[in-house]
Amino acid sequence: MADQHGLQATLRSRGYRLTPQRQLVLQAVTALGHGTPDEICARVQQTAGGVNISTVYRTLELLEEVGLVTHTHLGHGSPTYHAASDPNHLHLVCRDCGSVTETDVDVADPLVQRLAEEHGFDTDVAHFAIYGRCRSCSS
Amino acid sequence: MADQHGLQATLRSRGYRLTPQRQLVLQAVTALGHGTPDEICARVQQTAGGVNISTVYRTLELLEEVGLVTHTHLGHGSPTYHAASDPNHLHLVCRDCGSVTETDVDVADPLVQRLAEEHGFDTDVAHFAIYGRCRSCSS
DNA sequence: CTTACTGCAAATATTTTGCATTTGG
DNA sequence: CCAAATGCAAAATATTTGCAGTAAG
Repeated sequence: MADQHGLQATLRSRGYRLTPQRQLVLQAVTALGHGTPDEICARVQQTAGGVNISTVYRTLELLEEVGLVTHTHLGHGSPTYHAASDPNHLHLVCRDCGSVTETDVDVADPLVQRLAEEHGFDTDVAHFAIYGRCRSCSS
Repeated sequence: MADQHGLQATLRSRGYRLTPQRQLVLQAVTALGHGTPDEICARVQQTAGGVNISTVYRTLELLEEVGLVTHTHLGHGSPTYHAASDPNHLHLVCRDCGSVTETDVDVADPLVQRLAEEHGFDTDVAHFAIYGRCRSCSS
């Protein structure tokens, strides 16, 4: 968990300020595990006075820039944000039931390696979900 | 290329009708190789009278349902549509320069196989782009 | 104090929907 | 002729932006 002092140091070193809103958004992302901007905004409203949705967008962008959160596209609309402290994982999204399963990223190692060799491409494997049909929907 | 007769047969067998708009949209997708709904709409406008954007959305959905087009998420906003007759390929999207490189899908075979074994997950590998940093941006 | 940050409301952008009219078969 | 499809305009979403007031350091 990013303690308050670490957050402040990270922000200040780049000329940003520590604000209650930024603490709340980061706490919400961490607590949720993952969430869309809207879900994160709702979560903050439950546990605190609330933060404006514009500020949530701006804050997530900033927290991502300083490396404290990342985002993934699961397919439908909004991106999903994760705390960077979370272990990295892949998302398997089922085209039929919409379920999301998590997997360790290392299942993609062969792919990552081949893209590096053949294309000099440095893959961020978790940025996009993997799409298909899950076990229960296949049978 | 899906000739007019094949298109009509495909549509009619499901109770749909062959309309000029549907022909134009499919032609545009094929000619472009790939495009967002907006780009496809613009393309039709160049080569023909034009098709309403609502109709483009409805038509792409329908063409996908009958298996003539597919869509892929490259990251930013709108999905990208491809003719199903195109050889299946992966998209490598660079986080820095935004360039999109195409690769053969078989580079993902080991991943696909492992997901099948470990999760019973049947992967549609081309539905999402692969994100990272391309050769020129790494150096 | 100085300037970064926030809230709010308006502007964009994207996709969907209701409905009257047109048209394929 | 009749159900399906289209165009248009309005609605629903999602995200961004300008700006005046607030607050971090």
